[in-house]
Amino acid sequence: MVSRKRDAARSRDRLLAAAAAEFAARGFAGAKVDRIAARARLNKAMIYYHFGSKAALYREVLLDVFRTVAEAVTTDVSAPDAAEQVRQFVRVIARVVTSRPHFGAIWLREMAEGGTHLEASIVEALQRILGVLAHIIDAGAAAGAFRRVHPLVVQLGIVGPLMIFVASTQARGRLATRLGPVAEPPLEAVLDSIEAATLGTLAIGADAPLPPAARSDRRRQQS
Amino acid sequence: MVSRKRDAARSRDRLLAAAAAEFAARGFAGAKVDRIAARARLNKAMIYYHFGSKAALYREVLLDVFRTVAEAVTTDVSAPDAAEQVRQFVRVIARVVTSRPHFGAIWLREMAEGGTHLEASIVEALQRILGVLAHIIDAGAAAGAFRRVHPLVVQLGIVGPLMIFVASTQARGRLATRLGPVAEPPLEAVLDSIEAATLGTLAIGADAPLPPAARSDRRRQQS
DNA sequence: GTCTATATTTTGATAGAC
DNA sequence: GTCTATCAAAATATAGAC
Repeated sequence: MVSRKRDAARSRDRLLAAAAAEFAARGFAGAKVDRIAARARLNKAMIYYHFGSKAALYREVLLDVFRTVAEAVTTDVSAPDAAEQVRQFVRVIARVVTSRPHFGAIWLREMAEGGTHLEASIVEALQRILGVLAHIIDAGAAAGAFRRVHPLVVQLGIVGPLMIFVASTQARGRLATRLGPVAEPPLEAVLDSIEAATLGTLAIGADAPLPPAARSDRRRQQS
Repeated sequence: MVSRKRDAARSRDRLLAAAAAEFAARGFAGAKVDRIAARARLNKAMIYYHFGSKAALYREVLLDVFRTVAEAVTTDVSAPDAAEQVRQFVRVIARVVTSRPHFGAIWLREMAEGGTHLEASIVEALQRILGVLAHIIDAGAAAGAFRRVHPLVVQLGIVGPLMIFVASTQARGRLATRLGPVAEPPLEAVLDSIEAATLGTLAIGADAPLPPAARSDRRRQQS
């Protein structure tokens, strides 16, 4: 009985993993239930047994993506310092996204999809992610370290580059020969850049568009 | 004769526009030739008459997207000052992307697609875009104003937030009620933030700031 | 829980009249 | 150049045996 149940759970999990890969690579419509089943070394009927429909399976995958990220940022961002919290926020999302290679593409695709598949629980996860960031900005502003920038704007600056970078890994690989001179930057460089950029946006005085020469100075003088 | 030809051209253009909308909203596999034809007030057979296949039509749309952006940045970025060139680069892409509402979603989707549809002419357009940015950074670095950051990293910081913002317009609209407190930031705020963030990344000294205690979370796997 | 058919629809693509 | 009619190949979903 137990081993039966475990096998069943394994099957369900394999289907979820296979589905994530398919949906990431081909999008909702491009993903085929037959292919998902084959990837999971199972039969198509099992998808309907476990999930009921292709759309329901997709929602399950989506929920996993956004809930995992939400979970991670709510538990793993805990530094005392505001700037350090921002760095943690970036790193935590990066960790999740690199350890689950399909998250990036799925995230991007769902944004482009117009939110068609976003049911309540998924929206709630998105809200939690944004809420954590809003809280960080708020606390930083209260402490006089940050400007009050719209959380969604900051979120875009973090998630945008990161998701495109991981989602386009395969595309860049395929183009590596043809794009020649444009060598592949390492993930670390991207993360450093996102951190610097985010903190740059949040830095006090960053909105007053000064002559460029003044800008580099100010960075040192301030604080 | 002339009016015939003009009508035909109009038909072709209508198909292209309709295709862009469909591909943006539903992705390559999700787009249906019947729907594209209907949107263009034409018949499905016209797609095959003008383009030969669904895939060929898609490539045409893709080429239009990337070529248009490449064209814009090569001609409209001309400021004498490096920082100002960066701002122009951002604004020019933003102008193109907001005036052609489907570009964002198509761009994101193609990145996620793994470059499957990226033929030579499209890669060339991408190269040109990246080339312009590389040149700006180069000149800025030579003038002592910028660090030499990897062009692709800078590009990600610009295009990532921007494309997700425009591509997710519909999704955000649909979620506006449920996301409640998170009001909609205007495009201007996003652009200002992208500018500030990009210049922040390029600013001299941006890589060696901040307490080393910061880098606690620094390991993490790569892929 | 898992599999093998099979039913049903959808869809990309073409032939051929006008 | 444009349309109608139609084909052939997928692809989602289900029935039913084990």
